[in-house]
Amino acid sequence: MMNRVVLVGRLTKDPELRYTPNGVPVATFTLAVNRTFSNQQGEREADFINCVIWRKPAENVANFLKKGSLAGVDGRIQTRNYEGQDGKRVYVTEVQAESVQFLEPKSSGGGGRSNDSYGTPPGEPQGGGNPYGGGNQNQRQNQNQNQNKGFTRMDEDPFAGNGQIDISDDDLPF
Amino acid sequence: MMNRVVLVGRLTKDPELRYTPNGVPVATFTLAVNRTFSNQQGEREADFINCVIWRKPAENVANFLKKGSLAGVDGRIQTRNYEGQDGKRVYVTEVQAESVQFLEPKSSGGGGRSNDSYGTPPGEPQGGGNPYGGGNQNQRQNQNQNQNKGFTRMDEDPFAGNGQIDISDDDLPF
Amino acid sequence: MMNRVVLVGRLTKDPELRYTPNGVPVATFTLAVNRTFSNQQGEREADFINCVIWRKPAENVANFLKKGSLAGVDGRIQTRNYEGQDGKRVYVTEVQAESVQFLEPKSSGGGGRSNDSYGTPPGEPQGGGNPYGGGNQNQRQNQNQNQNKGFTRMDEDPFAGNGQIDISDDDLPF
Amino acid sequence: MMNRVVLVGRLTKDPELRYTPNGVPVATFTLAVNRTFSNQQGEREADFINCVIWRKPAENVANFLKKGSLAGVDGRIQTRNYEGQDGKRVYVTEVQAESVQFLEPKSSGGGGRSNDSYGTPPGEPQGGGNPYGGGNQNQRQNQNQNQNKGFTRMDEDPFAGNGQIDISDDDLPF
DNA sequence: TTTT
DNA sequence: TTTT
Repeated sequence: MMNRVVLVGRLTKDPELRYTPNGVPVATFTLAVNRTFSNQQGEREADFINCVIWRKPAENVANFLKKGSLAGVDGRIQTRNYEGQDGKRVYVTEVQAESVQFLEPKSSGGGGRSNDSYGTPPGEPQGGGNPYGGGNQNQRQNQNQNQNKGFTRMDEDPFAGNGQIDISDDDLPF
Repeated sequence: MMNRVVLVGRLTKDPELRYTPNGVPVATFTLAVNRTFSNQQGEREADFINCVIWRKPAENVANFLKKGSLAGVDGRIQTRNYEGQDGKRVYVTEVQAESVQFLEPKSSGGGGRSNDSYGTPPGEPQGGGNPYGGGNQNQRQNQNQNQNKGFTRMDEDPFAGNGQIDISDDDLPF
Repeated sequence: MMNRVVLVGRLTKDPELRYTPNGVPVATFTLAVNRTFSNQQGEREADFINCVIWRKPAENVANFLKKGSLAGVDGRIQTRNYEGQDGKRVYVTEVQAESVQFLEPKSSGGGGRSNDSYGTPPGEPQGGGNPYGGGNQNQRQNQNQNQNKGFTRMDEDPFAGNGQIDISDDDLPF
Repeated sequence: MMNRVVLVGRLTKDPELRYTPNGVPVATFTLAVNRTFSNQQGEREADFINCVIWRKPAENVANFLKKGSLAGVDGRIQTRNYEGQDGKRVYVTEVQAESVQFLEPKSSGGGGRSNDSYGTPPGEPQGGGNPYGGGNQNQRQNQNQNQNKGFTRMDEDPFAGNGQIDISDDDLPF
């Protein structure tokens, strides 16, 4: 069993940083990867690939990447599913990043000098979890949590508007 | 822009072989890739990754792989979306295989001796397309098409039960 | 900066297991990966790729793989160089495996049930080092070390007959 | 059998462009890929990985990349060996690039607008060959060839100073 | 025999 | 200096 993904593309918007109730950082972002070929209409399309990264590197991603940034991702494909608002099962495929590489030339005026960001330790499972929770969780607690951490909680799922609302303990990558 | 995926896993069921109205073969299958780490309940989960392959290798896949077969995939992540039956946009992420490797020891009694299957020529776009069509196509024509080709048309989307029904000209990988 | 390699192939001979003076296990093996295309003479050649794995997974490799075994490797390319016996610099390119996957169907009579082998933890550098040492080290000490560990020390470099003899403290992957 | 490499790094010098006697372009370059971890001395080392690309993309590489350029490579590891000047067999491991991605921000004043470079078509073997020839070929013919093509022939192997001098018909990637 |  |  092998599962390896390498991507280079640009962020479609600023990364979202959240924290699990236990305070573990998790960042999500979508990478637009332009295809290397054109479709029948002669247009060069792109793939929009949802990515997740945990822990310290999640904070680095939030600090150093923004909409339009060129970034590389080394990780694994993970799938999960949850029950949508309409009771239908929703299937999600996303990339769990083990490392994120900042490929943007360091902004001349900026402070950033770290140049890449490593994810969950291998050996230790770097695995998955749902950074948005099952859609049915009590969000009160996290809301506080989030406020304590000084970042704004999202009410929209950054990925695909699928109505998921929160992250939970089960999202811990182990 | 880079986009590369390598997977090794087992087919969750027999591959589905279809043909576009123009007679281009396309096979779809789902690979179960066991994770290398356990979750908090100590269970080793799997990821279920939808894969698509076009042309001659699609027929090889249909001929040589079946439910449970161990296979390797080298390809790209592609995303697409379509309007679901309920009018909601459905987002799909799947792997466009450029090659599929048969890792099962050759069945002693079998005929197969080819050992791997190459996808769309690089250089030529190996690109995407929706092997199930946009969900709104007229399926009469393909049904005939399919009968001509001597294989049974599916009425269920093999991937995620998303109500898509058919493949169309637009699915051609170029 | 990104560096990712995924291989599936067969061991050209039994893996070599050694230990650093500090007792860290390191296994080396060569993977024969058949090419998917034929040369101008119509022959299908192979690439012979030297691989290194450290620590516990090194012992798993030594226990579960042998000449001819089908295995998958996920890792990084590393390069190093040393002074050959003739005073010329020798350049070496090899794959540092982070995980090795055993793809051989479990031998019916055998004992093996573990099915893959994980390398150095990411986050922690899984990095390089020379599993054979610089060619100039005192080998007395290691010989004892090795005897303590109950395996036979090699006097030949399994890779490229390059006259390197031993592994040293500097080989520790961190 | 699978063999996939993805690299992002910087060119250690300008790429070398040559032509086979049949006029097929081949470019070689070395990518410095900084490691993501530090060694025991606390230094962050790099791997220096030799890459080869054929045909039209070889010319793109020669036109758009230079020493220090950030580039991505998607390809395969290939190995070959030849008899060195001292009669000893020399083993070479290099990456046959199928595509090279130019990750440098487009130089404001420059002409380049193509943004990546695709190698030999898959399906067709994109395979190997020795971009420097076997070391024993008659170089007269190529010299003319090269002059016809309007580029300067190298007398030094850019990779490893291994005394190889020329490229031949056998290098054609099919 | 190395890149920023 | 190679595997099935």
